[in-house]
Amino acid sequence: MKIDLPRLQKQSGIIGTSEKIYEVLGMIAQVAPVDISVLVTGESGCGKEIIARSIHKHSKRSQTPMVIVNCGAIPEGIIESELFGHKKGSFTGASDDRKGYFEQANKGTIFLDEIGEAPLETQVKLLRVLETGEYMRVGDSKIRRTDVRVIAATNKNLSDLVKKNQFRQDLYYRLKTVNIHIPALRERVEDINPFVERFALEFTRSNEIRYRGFMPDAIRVMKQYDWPGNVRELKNFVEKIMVLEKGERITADMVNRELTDVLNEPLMENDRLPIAINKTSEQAEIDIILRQLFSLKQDTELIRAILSSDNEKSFLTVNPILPSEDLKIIPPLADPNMEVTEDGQPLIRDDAIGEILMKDLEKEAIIRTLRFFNNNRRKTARSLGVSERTLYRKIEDYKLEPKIKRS
Amino acid sequence: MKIDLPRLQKQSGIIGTSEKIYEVLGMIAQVAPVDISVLVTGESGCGKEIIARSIHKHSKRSQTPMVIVNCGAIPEGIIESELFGHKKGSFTGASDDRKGYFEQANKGTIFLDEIGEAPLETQVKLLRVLETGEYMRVGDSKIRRTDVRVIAATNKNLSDLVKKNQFRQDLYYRLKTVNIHIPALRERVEDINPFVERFALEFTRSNEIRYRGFMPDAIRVMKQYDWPGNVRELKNFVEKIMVLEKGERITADMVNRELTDVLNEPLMENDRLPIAINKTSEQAEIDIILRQLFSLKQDTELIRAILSSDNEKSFLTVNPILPSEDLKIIPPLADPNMEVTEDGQPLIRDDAIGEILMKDLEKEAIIRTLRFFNNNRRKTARSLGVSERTLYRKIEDYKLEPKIKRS
DNA sequence: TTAAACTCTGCCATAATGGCCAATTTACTT
DNA sequence: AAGTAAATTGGCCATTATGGCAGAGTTTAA
Repeated sequence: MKIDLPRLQKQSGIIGTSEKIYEVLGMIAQVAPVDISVLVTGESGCGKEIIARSIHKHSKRSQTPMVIVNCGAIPEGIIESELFGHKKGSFTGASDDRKGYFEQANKGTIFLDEIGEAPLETQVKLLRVLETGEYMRVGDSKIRRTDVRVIAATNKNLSDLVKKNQFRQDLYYRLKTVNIHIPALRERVEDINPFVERFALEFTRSNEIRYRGFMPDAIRVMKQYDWPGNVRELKNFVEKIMVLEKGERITADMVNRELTDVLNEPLMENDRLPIAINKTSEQAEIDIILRQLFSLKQDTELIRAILSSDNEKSFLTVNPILPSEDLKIIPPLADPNMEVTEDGQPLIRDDAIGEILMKDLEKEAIIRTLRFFNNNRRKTARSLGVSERTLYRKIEDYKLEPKIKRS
Repeated sequence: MKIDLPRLQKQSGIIGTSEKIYEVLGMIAQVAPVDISVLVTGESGCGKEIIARSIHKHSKRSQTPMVIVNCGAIPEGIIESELFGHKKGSFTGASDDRKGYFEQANKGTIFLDEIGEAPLETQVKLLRVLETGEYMRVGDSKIRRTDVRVIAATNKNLSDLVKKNQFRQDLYYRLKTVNIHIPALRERVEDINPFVERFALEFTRSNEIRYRGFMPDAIRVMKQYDWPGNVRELKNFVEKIMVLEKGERITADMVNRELTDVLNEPLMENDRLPIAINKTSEQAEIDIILRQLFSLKQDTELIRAILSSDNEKSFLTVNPILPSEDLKIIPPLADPNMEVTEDGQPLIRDDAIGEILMKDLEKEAIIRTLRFFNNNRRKTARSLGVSERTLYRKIEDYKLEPKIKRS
């Protein structure tokens, strides 16, 4: 299978014209079709996930799920349960065990981001599933198999971690069978031009901001900056400067001013750390615990309400377990109808706006939701909020049947 | 029972023609049919598990379970629970205690990989079960019995550990009643040929990779390499070089280049060092809490399911323990047949599928297309393929006016 | 300044939706 | 293998939504 690099670049959303990024694209083209583990390295903010998605997309597994796991965000105590699932306890009547991510990704791809954060005990198990596809759910001794392609990523130097006994050498060798290293932005400054154009254009499309371009000397200044946060930092910077300079043409002075502000801010140590919160790992875990306790309390109170009353089904007044400012509760939004466009994450691709008919959206939503539900018409109708009867009609009217592959 | 060595080799998947590997095969043939403990030693990546499986397969217990336990992967706090089971606590409704691996392996074989990692307290209990078959579940005083053959493995020098008081001498002597030592790959370089052929062939079978063989001088270079990761490392190397060299005939230059990359990373002794798993008591407590939380979560889900099947009430929300942004499951890609845009990209964000109403899509499409056209209703209607009249109505019906900022 | 484009809403004929139902098939459990 | 729940499918009818049209008024751009 021969992959056309410009097409791959376009489909992946990987921006850049530098030699280094072309090397990365070449590597992707080479390894994507082959079932082999890939280790993606590069500084924070370089786009490791984009690379992983691109590999999956051009792999033989592109029609199967991809599961993305951030190992650095999962507390040690439950990471193995999450990855491998666990055996249901001895609760009477328990009919289902819990599937882990490796099971959910069967036949597909699993992306293990921040793999350097995985606990050592977990690394042993990862090695095994990598080599043989075998794993066991926590608390179970039955050997299960999964057929998963593993792409791992880290912004750390794993061989350093190996030296410090923080990462297993055997797993390291296994993961780095193929290594794709993403160059830092400062190593490919010529890519700043297309990035800036892209970010600016996207920003204007979704906001009331005019874009009149950057002066060439402004771009030059930006090319001399270090960009420790890489592409992510550049994106934030472009958006910020567009807002602050109110749609004017961006000059070198403006850029200097804003970058000076950046440089005058003390670089926080945690900018370089994989944990992007100002809390210890334990504190973060405690937060999770409290949040979940709160959620459980809600559930149990609702269950009690069901059991104790027949007709009053309004939601109960919830008493927080702990009044704590560290416990972030997202309050219900005032108008659920506005939720979709208010949470900051659009549903529709930016560059589709102004190009597509409502009909097209509708068709795609139907097809893909049907696939999502394994062609279950009832579930699809419910999910989309249309009547089942209508769904049947639309499938017929739009002649969608051939596009919905039966599972 | 006389065992035919070539047959045993074929059935076991043990590769090699060297004298040393024939010795290992001979040992297996000798001890497999006898109910006696075996200690398998050898460097990491040598294939200790394959040996253990082979022993089980040719033993009298081959028709009974084999339980594989990696002692290095189980946290100290729960290893005894895992191995010996525990008496179920005060959980209401729990009808069964928890079986450990020794109980599950009754009448069969238990493979204790990385036995050198077992805590000293656990070693005492292992010794007892090895000698008498007796054990007790954690929290219970009832003596139970199991009839299990134990095969243990380690990549460590256990006698060194004994000297350092990190391994019990009595257990050591018990385990090494019979010792099968697997030679490192560098001690049997003549086996590299069949390994390479085998790995290459397997790899071509499952991937679109041509295999044109290795040049003899390439094999010679490989035979001079140390292979600290042993067979496992060789396998990875073969696969990698086949991918990177694109199905060409592999030359010594190619091999040198790839091995140079490996050699430039300092060889570490960490395979030989104890893996430090130091947890604070607080961390252990958090682990326990998280596990119990997990269990509670499952219980409430079950209760909810029971109630739902009775009452069709689905207003409970089940929150994953982890923030959802740490786990992404990407549905399979959209059908390439659906060429909505010129590059075949779906219009709707993947993770929106199955989550949103058609209404939501509609609303967002209207809002964002209106913005795109600077609030021009006529152009928006035309673009979306709906009548202008309808657009006005939808803006009113959905109360979208405040969301459409006038320019 | 002026013509074209756009905004906005009432009205009416037609199209689409949702609810309901029943026969049939499929999926799941024991 | 049997039983049962869930899902599929499409007819029918009342209700709701859409599109076309028109006209009065406003805004835009040349």
